[in-house]
Amino acid sequence: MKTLSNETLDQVAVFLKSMAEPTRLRILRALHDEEKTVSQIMEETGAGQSNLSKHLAILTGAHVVRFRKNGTFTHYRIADPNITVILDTVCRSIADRIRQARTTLKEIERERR
Amino acid sequence: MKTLSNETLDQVAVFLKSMAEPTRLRILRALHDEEKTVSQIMEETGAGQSNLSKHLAILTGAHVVRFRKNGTFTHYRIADPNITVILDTVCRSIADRIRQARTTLKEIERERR
DNA sequence: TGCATATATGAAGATATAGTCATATACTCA
DNA sequence: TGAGTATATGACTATATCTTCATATATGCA
Repeated sequence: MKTLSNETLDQVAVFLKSMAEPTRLRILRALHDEEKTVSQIMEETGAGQSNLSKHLAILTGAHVVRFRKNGTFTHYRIADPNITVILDTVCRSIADRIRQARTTLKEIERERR
Repeated sequence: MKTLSNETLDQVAVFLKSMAEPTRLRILRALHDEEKTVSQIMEETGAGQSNLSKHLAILTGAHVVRFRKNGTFTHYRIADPNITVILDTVCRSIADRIRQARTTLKEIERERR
């Protein structure tokens, strides 16, 4: 990262921003291992149809997901395995943090007794 | 990621959002391998003092950086190696993408001649 | 060809956020 | 103790963004 230009960091910001929203993260969770249609993603995320469409446009623009059309259906999928690796790395890190925070809290509570 | 709750994804969003801004990425680039004072970070990033202070507060709140005080100086550093791993992974991915896009463009231009 | 379904887009409103300016706070030192 | 320096914070403005509602577009099928 130290060698990256400001322009490249701007692209990194766009990329990260595309995933830095709870609704879009739910979309990516739904798409984690397989492609799905807009309707399926709606069901799994609970997002409204037009809201979902806008978020999918953002993720597509950032090359996080891509799509193919089949009749009236549009099938979305994670754009490439790199994205999945990044998502898994970040999510594991945060999940570990939360778990560790809970453990610490329990230990503090135990010490009080 | 598939097993994560909505609450955890909300935390992931906060974490990603904290880094999804060009100014904060410049801060993280400055801090990549070593701790630095606010003044040093100002010099390296070009950010205004109060703007920098606010961004450092966001990064601290998201546990991306942490600090120690030494007299009037506040020394900031990346909070833990996990953060560096994530940053490097994401930056490498985007840099590769940009490099690949440039290569493709050159090949297209060669074919036109 | 018209209806039904799936999806994309424009407009509007509410909320979030980045940067600047001014000021407050903390610390050091002569 | 006051001046100087480093840093944090409040207030304000402009811009970005999320969600909803209404509507447009694309496709398939009877």
